[in-house]
Amino acid sequence: MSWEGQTNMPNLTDCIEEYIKKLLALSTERYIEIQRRELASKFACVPSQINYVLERRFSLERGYLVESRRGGGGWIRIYRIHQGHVQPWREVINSINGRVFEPAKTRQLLKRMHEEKIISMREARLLEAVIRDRVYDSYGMSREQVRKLQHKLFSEAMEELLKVGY
Amino acid sequence: MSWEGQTNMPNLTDCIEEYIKKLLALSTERYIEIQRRELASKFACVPSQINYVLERRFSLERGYLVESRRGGGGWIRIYRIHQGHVQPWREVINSINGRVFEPAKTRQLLKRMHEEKIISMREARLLEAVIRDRVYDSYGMSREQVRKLQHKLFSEAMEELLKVGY
DNA sequence: TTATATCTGACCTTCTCTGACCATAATAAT
DNA sequence: ATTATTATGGTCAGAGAAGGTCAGATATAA
Repeated sequence: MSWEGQTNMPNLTDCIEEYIKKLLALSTERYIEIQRRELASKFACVPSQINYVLERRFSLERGYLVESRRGGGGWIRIYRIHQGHVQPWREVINSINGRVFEPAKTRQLLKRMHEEKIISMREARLLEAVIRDRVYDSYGMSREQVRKLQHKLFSEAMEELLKVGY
Repeated sequence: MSWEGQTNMPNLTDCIEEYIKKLLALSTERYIEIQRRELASKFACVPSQINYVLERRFSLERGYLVESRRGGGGWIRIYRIHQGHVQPWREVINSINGRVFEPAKTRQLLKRMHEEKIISMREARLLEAVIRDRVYDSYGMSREQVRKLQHKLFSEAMEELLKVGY
């Protein structure tokens, strides 16, 4: 499988990501196995670049699981998590609110969910509007109450999406 | 100078705007992709000039949507947005103004908007969740305040959809 | 003149990529 | 068996390569 000569290949990370995703698509297994050193040499980069790609593009949040073993004959396995595509997101959403709801972090989350095609751009913008601080002015709520209500509305609305699926 | 009286001397912003619009016209995609640095150097200006043009001439209000990514191999994507037959609905929604917000009637409206393909089913459900009475319990708001806030949230969220178009 | 629009430059944030150094497993040597 | 060597993969700090923001200077319009 060649990657050289492709046009519109902006950077190494994108190339490697695409390559791995092709492998996964072609594989009949639930996972693929690579060798870090080998892959790095295929793309003419330092081995740690592979770790970077795995961290950025094949994280749990993005629906992948990575296992590895060091030493002679070591390997890296990359699983695609098919089942329950949305369940991990439920967990991320729950974990994001420690004690108090944080709109800024939630906006980041929405961005990522859109990148991952879990929600559409319109849905992301809609949810952003729902957690916009300005909207909650002048209803006699304390800061704390606003955060709680934002969280409640966000959770209820998001659950609606996760429940239905695409 | 003689040319001053002839016609408005186009400024940098106009030139860049025109250039981008040509690219969009020639593109077969729904969007075009540029590099800020590269475009700036083509027009011999500072990169932030590009941001200025995008902000002024390619805003949502004008029917464009801009996405970007930083870092090595970064890019800026400019989408042309189609706002179809959305204005009448905006007016319907505004006409809710003045009176007391009525969740039941609004649910009807959502249903119709979905039938008319103005919004998706997921979006309708999302908005339904936002105006669900139960959600607003126990935040120390009066009935009247809840209605006002529901209305506010609904309008803001819906406007987000109408603004973007499909 | 005053208000608005344009343009620049300094500084910031995010994403990518490398290289030095660390940890672990298999294998060879003792 | 124990130890040394070799072959993997992991981590982290820092350089580099984009794009973003904002205050202020300059130009244009009212």
